[in-house]
Amino acid sequence: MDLPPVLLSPQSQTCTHLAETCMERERSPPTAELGRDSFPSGQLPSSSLADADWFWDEHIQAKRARVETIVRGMCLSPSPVVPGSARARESSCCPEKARERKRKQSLPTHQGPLKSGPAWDRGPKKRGTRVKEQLHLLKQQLRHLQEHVLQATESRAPAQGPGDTEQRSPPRAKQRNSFLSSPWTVEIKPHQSSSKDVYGAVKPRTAEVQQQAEEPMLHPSGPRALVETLRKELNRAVSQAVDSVLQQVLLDPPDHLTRQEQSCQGLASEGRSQPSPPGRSAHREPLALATLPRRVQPQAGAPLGNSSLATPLDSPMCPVSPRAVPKPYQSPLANCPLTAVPSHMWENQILSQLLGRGPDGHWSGSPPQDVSSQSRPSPESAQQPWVLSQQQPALSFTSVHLESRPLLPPVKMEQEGKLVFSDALFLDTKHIQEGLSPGHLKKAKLMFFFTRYPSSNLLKAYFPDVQFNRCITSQMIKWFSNFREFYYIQMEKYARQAISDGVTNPKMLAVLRDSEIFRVLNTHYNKGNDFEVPDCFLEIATLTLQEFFKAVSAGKDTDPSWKKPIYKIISKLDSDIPEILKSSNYPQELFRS
DNA sequence: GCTTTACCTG
DNA sequence: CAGGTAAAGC
Repeated sequence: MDLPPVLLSPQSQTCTHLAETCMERERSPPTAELGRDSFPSGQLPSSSLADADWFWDEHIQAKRARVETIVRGMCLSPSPVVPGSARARESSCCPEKARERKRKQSLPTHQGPLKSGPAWDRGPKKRGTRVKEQLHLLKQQLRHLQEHVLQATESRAPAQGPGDTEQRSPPRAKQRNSFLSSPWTVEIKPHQSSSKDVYGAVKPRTAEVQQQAEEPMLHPSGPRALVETLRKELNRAVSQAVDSVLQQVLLDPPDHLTRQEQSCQGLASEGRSQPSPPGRSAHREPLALATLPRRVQPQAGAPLGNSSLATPLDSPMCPVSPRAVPKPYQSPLANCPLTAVPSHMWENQILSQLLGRGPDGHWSGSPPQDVSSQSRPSPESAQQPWVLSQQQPALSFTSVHLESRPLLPPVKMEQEGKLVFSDALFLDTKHIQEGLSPGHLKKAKLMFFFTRYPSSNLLKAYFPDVQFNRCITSQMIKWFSNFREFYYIQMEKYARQAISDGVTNPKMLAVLRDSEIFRVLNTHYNKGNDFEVPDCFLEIATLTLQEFFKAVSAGKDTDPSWKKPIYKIISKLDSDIPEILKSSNYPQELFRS
């Protein structure tokens, strides 16, 4: 029930397959493999050299050898890898010629519109991935409710007869606190669940639920019956709420997410927040994002109708940066000029949510041990112990939109002092650095989860403590270029691996948190696991992987610039970066923790 | 011409 | 990851 069977989870196939592939490739002479990929001479760049073909093949070999070297490094590591032996051998003999035939691919430079491209008020995204855990939490809440009801009823039973329904209120209200402003908490209330179910229209179970809700009334026979009634009612209510959550999350993620993000994202929008053209919406995103595998599967008993599954998903992605695609949803606060809000104030707001509201549901609400124990059964978190601490707060619906935010240092978490943190922000922003520190590099890597093609303006905005000059800007842009290089190499590698593994449908490919490719990417960009990789990055990576898969499958990799269309696609999918990353003291915070 | 990018190399 | 180069876009 955890992973859709259709999803390729490379880890399950991992190195055994990889090794096979590698072995085969090692055994087979490169030239044999080049048979398929080698360029028709007609496509070769014109050259007066008689040995042009030879040079070309050498070049292709060199490139292939490089990829293969990396592949081998993956599957054979940590054993010593033949470090580009072929490449070094081949390219050393004719570097000039080889290079001459390369630079055919140039990525779309998104300047101009991209430069102005404010891409803020979209924020971290939480989507269906943790619905399971939310479900667990709901059930847990239900259990508490039931316990409260049971206790209250039994204690009052001798004195009070059936029908004392008011006793439900206190425990329920108490429990609801942990959900805080969750829009779904309303539906926890049994009496509203059937009449106020805003999502009822799409829920096939509504009628059935209403019918069942009347049953208990026919058997009023004592406290036990009342308890049973309450229990059933609560069960149904929670089920309904869960249904609604699932429906909403799976069918219309951006909408409800946006609603949730409005509380803080709009505040932090600086100059980049430009109102998006109202006409555009996520639905118009030209990419076939709906083909992304659904990573959240309904539970066995969850009444998520097949009809909804068949319905094409709305874009499940993070809102794409407006610099490329206008945001589908406009936060009402997005137009608030940031200048009117001191930075420490909105930082404080965010932190208030991080330190107070989100975790509160966990720390001061229901017993912590219960919550944490609820999160453990999730195979996802079980496979990623480091994520656990971040997922606990995320169990609350309220903190859903904080999912992509970095884990705050435990020190700060324990303090619960929002002012302390914001004061620290103020102090650290005064330290303008001339050069780039390892912390900046680390931060840049984390930013890569959200933006693959940051403009220099964006970088300047997110590194307020850096004194930018031409050199620094170039260096930072170079970083991202290197990040992309690694990223695309991995994508190509795993796409080819999937092909060699016999995968035929690109939809079978997905980058999941338990995937080997995820591990590789996470290791590269998030070595210390200081950050929870945002879902939107996984979706981008999945899409990239699929695009590479499709291109290679179609044999487009014989085209010298076959990657260019992929780059173009990916370049349009930059997300907004959580404001917390803009904090100049973010890297320092990471290191302190 | 300057900037940004992909690609290669070490 | 940085240096270098060629190419492409503004």
